[in-house]
Amino acid sequence: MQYHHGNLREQLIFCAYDWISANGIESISLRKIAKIAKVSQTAPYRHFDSKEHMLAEVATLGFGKFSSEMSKNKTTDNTADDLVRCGVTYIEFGLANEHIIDLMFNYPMKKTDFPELLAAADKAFGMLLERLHYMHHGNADSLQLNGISMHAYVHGLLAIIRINQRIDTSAQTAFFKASSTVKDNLEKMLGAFVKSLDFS
Amino acid sequence: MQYHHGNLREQLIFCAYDWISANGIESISLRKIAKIAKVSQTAPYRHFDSKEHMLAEVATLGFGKFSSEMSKNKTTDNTADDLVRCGVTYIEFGLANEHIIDLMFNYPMKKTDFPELLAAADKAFGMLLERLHYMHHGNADSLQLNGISMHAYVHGLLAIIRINQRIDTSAQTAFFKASSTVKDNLEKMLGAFVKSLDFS
DNA sequence: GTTTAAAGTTTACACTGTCAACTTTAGAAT
DNA sequence: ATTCTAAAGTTGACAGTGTAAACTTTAAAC
Repeated sequence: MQYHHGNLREQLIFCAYDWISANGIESISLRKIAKIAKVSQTAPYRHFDSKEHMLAEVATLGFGKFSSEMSKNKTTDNTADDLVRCGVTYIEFGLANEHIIDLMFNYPMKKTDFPELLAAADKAFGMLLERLHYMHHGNADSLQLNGISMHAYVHGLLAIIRINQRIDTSAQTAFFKASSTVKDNLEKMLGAFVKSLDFS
Repeated sequence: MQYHHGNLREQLIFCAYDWISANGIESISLRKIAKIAKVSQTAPYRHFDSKEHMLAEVATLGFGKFSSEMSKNKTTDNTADDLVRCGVTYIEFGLANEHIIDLMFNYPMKKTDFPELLAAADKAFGMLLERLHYMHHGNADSLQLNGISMHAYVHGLLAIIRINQRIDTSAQTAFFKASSTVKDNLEKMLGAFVKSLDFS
C-alpha cells in the first residue's frame, strides 16, 4: 500500500523531533513540519488525530533514545557505581537534549491517552528500579520508596541545573559554570545519595 | 495620573494569574485576559512589551506567594524539622498550584531579561539556604552543595509526584493514591534525606 | 479495467500575537 | 480657563496557528 511519499508518518515524526531538538516546543507548528516534509498543511491529519497526538509520538521516540542511552552505560561490576552512572547518564541526556526532555517531562500530555508513550516512560523509569533491585534486600515498599527517591533526586538535579543555566548570573551559580565541575560534583552527590538509601 | 480604568496593569496580572491557576498556561491568551478585564485586545500593550513580559509578572507574583507560604511555616525550635517542613511546604504549594508552578519553573523564560522575576526566584531559593545555614558548621562550598542537593530533591519529588498523577494507572503509583500516604512518606523521605546531608 | 479506500490537496474558519494609526482624557503649562 | 501633551485605550490589519469539510489523486484488490 505504498504511494507518493513513502512513509510520511515516520518522516513527520523525525522532522518534528529534529525541529524540537533545534528550536524548542513552543515554536513548532504542524504547518512548518508539513512544509519541511513537502506536503500540504493538512496532510499530517491523515496520520495523527491532532498536534498533540503527533507530539506524543515524538515524546515516545525521545523516551526510546533515552532508554537506549541508559542501557548503554550498564555494567554489572559494582551495582552502586552502576546506579550512580545511570543517574549521571540521565542528567547528561537531559542536558544534551533539553527541548526533547521538556517535551517528555514538562509538556502537559495526559499520558493515559497515549499508551505507547506511557509504556516508553515506564520502561525508562524501570531502568532505575532494575539497578536498585540488585542492591535491595528488604520489602517491596522500601524498594519502591527508594526508586521514587532516586528518580526524584536525579530528576531534580537535572531541573535545578537547567534552571540555573537559564539564570546564570547570580553568585550561587559559580558552581555550575565549568561543566567538568558539574560532572565531578554530580558523581559525588549521587554517590552520597545512593549510600544514604535504606535497604532494610 | 488616573484615567478610565484605574490600574489596568495590576488587574491584568491578577486576571492572568487566576486564569492560569484555573486553566493552565497553554490556553491563555492576551486577548482573553483583555476581554475579561473589559478592555480592547491591544490595551495590554500599553503596559507590557509582549505576552512574555506579562507572564513574567505573573510568575513573579507566583514566587511572591510561594515565598510567603514558605515563611509562614517557619519556626526556630528544631532546625532539621524546620527544613523538612520547608520542603513539605514547597511540595504542597506545588501540588496546590500546579499551573502556576509550571509557569514559574517550566516556562522557558530567560530570567535574566526579567530582573524582578530573577530576584523573586532567588528569594524563594534563599529560604531553603537560610534554614540550612543554622545547621551548618563547615565551609561555604559544602553549604552550597547541600543547598543545591536539598533543592533538587524537593523539586524532584514534586515533579515525580506530578508526573505520576498525570499517569495514574500503572501499578507503581499505588503509593501516590491516598494523599495522606503521600504526605506521611514525604516527611519520612525528607527527614532521612536531611539526616544524610554532610555538614562537615 | 473498474472500484474503493487510503493518502494528499484546497479552501475556509476562528483564534492568536503584535504592529500602525487613530481617539480620548487627565493633568501640566500658559 | 484654555491650550497642549503624553499616557492610556481603541480600531483595523497582517501573518501565523490548529483543524474541519469537501475535494482529488492513486495504489492496489477484485
